[in-house]
Amino acid sequence: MDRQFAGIFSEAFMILIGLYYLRLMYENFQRYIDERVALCDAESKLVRSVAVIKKIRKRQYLLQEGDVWKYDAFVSSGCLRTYSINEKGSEHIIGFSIENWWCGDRESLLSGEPSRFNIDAIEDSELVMFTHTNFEMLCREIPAFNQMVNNILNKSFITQQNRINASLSNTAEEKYLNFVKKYPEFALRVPQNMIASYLGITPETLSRIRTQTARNKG
Amino acid sequence: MDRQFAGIFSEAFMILIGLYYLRLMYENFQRYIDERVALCDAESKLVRSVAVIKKIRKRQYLLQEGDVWKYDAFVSSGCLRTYSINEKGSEHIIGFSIENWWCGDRESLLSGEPSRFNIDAIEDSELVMFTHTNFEMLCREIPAFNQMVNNILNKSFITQQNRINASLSNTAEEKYLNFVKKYPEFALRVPQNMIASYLGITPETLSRIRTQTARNKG
DNA sequence: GAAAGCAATTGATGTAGATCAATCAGCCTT
DNA sequence: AAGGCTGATTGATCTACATCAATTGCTTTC
Repeated sequence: MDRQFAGIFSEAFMILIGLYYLRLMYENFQRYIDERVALCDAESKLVRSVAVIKKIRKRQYLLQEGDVWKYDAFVSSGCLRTYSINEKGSEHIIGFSIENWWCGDRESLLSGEPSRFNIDAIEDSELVMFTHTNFEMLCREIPAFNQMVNNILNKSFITQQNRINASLSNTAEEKYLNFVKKYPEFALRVPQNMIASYLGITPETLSRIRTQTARNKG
Repeated sequence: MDRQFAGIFSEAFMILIGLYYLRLMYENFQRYIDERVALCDAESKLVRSVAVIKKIRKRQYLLQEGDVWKYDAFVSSGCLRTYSINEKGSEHIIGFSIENWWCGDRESLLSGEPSRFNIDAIEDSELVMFTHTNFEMLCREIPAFNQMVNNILNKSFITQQNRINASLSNTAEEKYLNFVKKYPEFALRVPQNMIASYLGITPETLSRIRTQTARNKG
C-alpha cells in the first residue's frame, strides 16, 4: 500500500516536472514574442494553442536530406546546424541556430520539394514548432505577428547578403575574425571544425589561423 | 510661319513620344503585377499614382557607397549590377538585376545607414521606383500587394541560400556551369569579367574554364 | 579504467586558382 | 582611317589554402 502510494506519488511528480519544463520551454518563446510585439490575451492564447514543443538530443536529426520540411521552428534552447552534403561527400554548414533563432529549410517549406539539407542538433535542444498551415493562420489572424515574421525575414535576407559579400571579398583569416566579432557566442559553443565548414575553409587552416593570430597578439 | 509650325509640331510630337515611352515603361511593371495579383481598379490607380519612372544610362550610378538608399525599385528594362569594393580596391558583384527584377540595398533601406554597395547600369535601363514610405503605404493598403512583396522576399532568401551553398560546395567550374544553366539570359548579356566577379573567380580563370569545357564538348 | 571515438594541432606536400604580363580583337571617337 | 578603350585570351609564375598523415589530448561508453 505504501509502495503503491509512493509509485503514484512519484509518477505525479514526474508529470509535474514535465509540465514545469514545458512551461519553461514555452516561456522563452513567449518572452521572445513579447519583446517584439504586443499581443492581446486572446492572440497569445491562439499562438500558444497551436505551438508544439519538441526536444531533441545532441546528434539527432531534425531534418534529413530528401524529406520535406513542413514547419516553422523556433529554438528555445540548445544549438543546431543546417548543412548540405555534396557529390564528393563533404559537408558544408549553411547555418547555425541557437536560442532565439529560427531554423528549418524555407525552400522545401515553400516549394513542397524534398530538402537538399540536413539539420541536426549540436547540443541537446528544445524547439517550439508550428506546422506551416498553423503558422500561416497566425500571420493571417494576427497582423502584428505577421509584421514580426516579415521583419525576421528581412533581417535574414540582409544577413545572407552580407555573408555572400564576405565570401567574395575576404580571405580565410578575415572571414574568421569577422565571424568571431559578429557571433562570439558561436565561437565559444560550436566545435572548430564546424566553424571552419561554415566559413568554407578546412579545420587545419582554421587551426593555423588561430595559432597565428594568437601569436601576433602576443 | 511654316517653320514655326514645324517647330511646334515636332515639339508636340516629341512630347507624345515621351508619353508613349512612359506608358510603355510602366506597362511592363503593370504586366508584372497583373501576373502575380488581381488588383481592383482603385488599387491599380493607387499604385500607379505613387510610381516614379526613372531612366538611367549605361555606366551611370543608381546608388553610390556611402549614400542612403530610400527606394523600392523595379527594373522594367535594361540591366544593373550591385557590387562592393573592399579595402584592397577590388570589386565584387553581389548581384545583377534585369527586367522584372528588383534592385536596391535592403540593408541601407531598412537601417537608414549609408550603403556599403554601389549600383550602376550595365545597359541603358528603365526603372519604376517607389519611395519606401509610399511602398509601405501600398503594402498596408493593399493586402494582395503585401502578399506579393512577401513572396518575392521569400524567393530572394531562398536564392541567396542556394548561392551560399554553391559558394561553399562547388569548384569554380561547377559554379560557372550552374550559373549558365540557371541564368542563361545573364550569360549572354553580361560581360565575362563581371560574371567572374559574381562567381568569386578571376576573369582569367573563367576564360580558361570556358575554353576547356568547350574543348571537352568537342 | 581501458578502449574507442572525436577534435585539435602540426608538419610535409600538392594544387586550384590568383597574379602578372603580353597580345589580340572589337568597339567607339574624332 | 587611326588611335584609344575595354574586354578576352594565353602563358609563366606564385601562393593561399587543401590534402594527406601522424600525434596528442579529450570525452564518451561499456
